[in-house]
Amino acid sequence: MAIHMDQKAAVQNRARVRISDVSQALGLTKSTVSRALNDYPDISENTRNRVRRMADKMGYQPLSSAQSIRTGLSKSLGLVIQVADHDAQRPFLAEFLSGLSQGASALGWTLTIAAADGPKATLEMFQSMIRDRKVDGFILPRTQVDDPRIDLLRDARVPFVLFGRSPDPSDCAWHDVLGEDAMQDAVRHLVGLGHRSIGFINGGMQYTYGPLRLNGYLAAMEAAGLPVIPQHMAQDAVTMDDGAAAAMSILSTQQPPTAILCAVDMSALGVYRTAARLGLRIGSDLSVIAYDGIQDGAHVVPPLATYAVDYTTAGRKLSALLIRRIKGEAPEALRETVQAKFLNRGSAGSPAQTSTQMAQTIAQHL
Amino acid sequence: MAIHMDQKAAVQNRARVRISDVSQALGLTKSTVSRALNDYPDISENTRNRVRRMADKMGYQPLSSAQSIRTGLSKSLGLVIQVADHDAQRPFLAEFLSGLSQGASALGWTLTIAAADGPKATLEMFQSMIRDRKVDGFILPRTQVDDPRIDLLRDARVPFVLFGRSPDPSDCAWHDVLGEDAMQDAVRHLVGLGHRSIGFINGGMQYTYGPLRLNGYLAAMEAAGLPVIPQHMAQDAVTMDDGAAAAMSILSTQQPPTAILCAVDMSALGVYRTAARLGLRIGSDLSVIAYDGIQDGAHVVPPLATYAVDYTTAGRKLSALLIRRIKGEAPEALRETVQAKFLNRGSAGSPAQTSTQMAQTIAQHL
DNA sequence: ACGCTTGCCGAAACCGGTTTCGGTGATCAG
DNA sequence: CTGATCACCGAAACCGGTTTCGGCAAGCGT
Repeated sequence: MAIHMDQKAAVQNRARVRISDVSQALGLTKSTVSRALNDYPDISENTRNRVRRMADKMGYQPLSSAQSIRTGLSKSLGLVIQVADHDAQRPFLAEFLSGLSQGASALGWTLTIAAADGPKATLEMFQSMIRDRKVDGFILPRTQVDDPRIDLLRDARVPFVLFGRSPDPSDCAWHDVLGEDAMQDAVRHLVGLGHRSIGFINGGMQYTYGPLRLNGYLAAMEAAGLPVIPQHMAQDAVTMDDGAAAAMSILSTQQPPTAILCAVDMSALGVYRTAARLGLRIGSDLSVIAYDGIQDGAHVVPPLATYAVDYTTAGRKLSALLIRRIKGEAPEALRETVQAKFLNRGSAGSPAQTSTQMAQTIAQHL
Repeated sequence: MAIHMDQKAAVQNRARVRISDVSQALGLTKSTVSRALNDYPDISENTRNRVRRMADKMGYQPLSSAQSIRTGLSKSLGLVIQVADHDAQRPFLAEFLSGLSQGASALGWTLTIAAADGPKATLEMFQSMIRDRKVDGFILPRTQVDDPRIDLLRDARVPFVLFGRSPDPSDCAWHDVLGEDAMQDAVRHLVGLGHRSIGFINGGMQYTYGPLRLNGYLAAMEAAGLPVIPQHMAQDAVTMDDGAAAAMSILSTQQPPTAILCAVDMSALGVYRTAARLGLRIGSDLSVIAYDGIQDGAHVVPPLATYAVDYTTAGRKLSALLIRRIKGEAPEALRETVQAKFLNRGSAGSPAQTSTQMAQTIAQHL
């Protein structure tokens, strides 16, 4: 134990420079140094600069736990991931985390993550992290239309930022990708290729992206003068199995669509499976465009045309926004949206068969 | 700003109970309470129990940042993920994180994660996290044969725990899955199915699991009296593309093997692709067994037989081990290994063709 | 009966910062 | 020349814990 302490001390001495070291080196008191570094108005311009220079010359970095005890801020961002959601978020979790971490550490903050195995556990996790002052704010991925996390954080008055948008935007800052624009663009693209019948497999309707992407699809269909056929639509498909089932249902109608638009890449991969089973060649017999840009999409045959989201920069932006939010900026000033990037790949082509021909092919394989 | 502070205060008052609250309620001083809770020997059994009961009756939880400043411990575990490695670790990152988080928060600790975009950045990240006392120890995933992270942490005298084992075990605690046993078992299984020629696609040889799994394969081949054919082996295949290329090389030999054992699931998925291109049906013409147990393996056709690793419990164990290590237990006492679980699925069957017949089939498709 | 441990707890210093309060010297109006 | 104001900084309290030090009372041997 004694040895252990000595080792610790050795490491500390080698590395850390305290605020008192800086103040002594300048012949000032530590209170002056502290106020200088925190931009208090009663410190002269001159002194402030001297302190700044000396501080980073000596490599001074305030110990966040020491600051925390007085200020109540831990300089740490929180992320709670729901284990049950893994199927849907697994493909881009790594990029997202990486972006969040980059954005945080670039400004000297850290990222604290926790897992919870359901909505209730998630809320309890929020409570305890707030109570124990583990973090100063939260990133909320997968925003829901009616999101209990938002309610909780709102009346606990804890800063947060959404990856997604919210129907009730009060107190909400966010960074989001305009999925509805992508859906519109996809429909236009398919129409340009000659498709006149386009199905739509949506993702989870409890998430805010669900209704948005649906609206994008509907708007574009109307703008193109194409009829919206309920039998050609499905929703809540977020896994491969979901997508396969939805495709089966859509393609076994009397007049199957020549193209299917998917709100989520994973479900599109399910469409591939069903297409193979029904004897349809993706990209000619049946065109597919999806959304997300997961890695697997580049490896299937033919490669999946998709609207790619840059989850790394999304994470980076979210961290930056949250930090500004914590520092007191108004949420209204902290809302930004970006466009997904279309990756035009082999799964979207001109229709090779008429709908009637397709129906025959499909019937043979059932 | 004033409003902001008031809000903060309100939240704090509602929630937190300080050590002084506990001591007052008992008519003791806070120093006595502190020592009672930390098992100091100079506190009577009686008092200790009274304090304990009152503390958790009042829901007292010490503020870790306040403890940290005196003790130097932050009650936080660190994980640095390398962005470049994502391809290989993406499939189970979510489970792993979830396990780590569970193990940590079960004991009142938190998990701090950071991303780095290369080995050098990783080491720098370690340095800064140590210097700023962000964490008390690290979890090291993907242990390498010659791992610079171990060297750094070893002589910084910072506790760490490996997901994997190390050739130089001094100071090393670990939790690992016995991949070499899985490889042996797989070979035996294939032999039992009638295979006499079994190829092997290994993963990264710079990781400790690489040589281990290779040895497992070699040992089982020797035990079965089967010749080891260099042309039937490949290594450093961790992605689907790697696996596809390796399979192409192995299957285009004059006497291709009737089964291929893969050290990594992802590469096995690549084998599927190559098999399709060469006109081979997986599970009959060519059998495949792999290792990891990723989700995708259950969805391909036929489902991939694999040795599944439970990354969630691995994470949970690692957190628990690391905490014990931080508390001073000897590393030698903190080493545990478990077996992977065989999922016997359709990709492993009896050989339907002889090697010579296969070679003809393959030649036709080239 | 007297000192001497021993067990147990309170008082106070401490960790590394932040924040409040008060005091000094210079400046300026009268 | 004097008194008030202002810019600027030092002194000290504070945050919520931990750790050291010292003292008191009970128990012990002689």
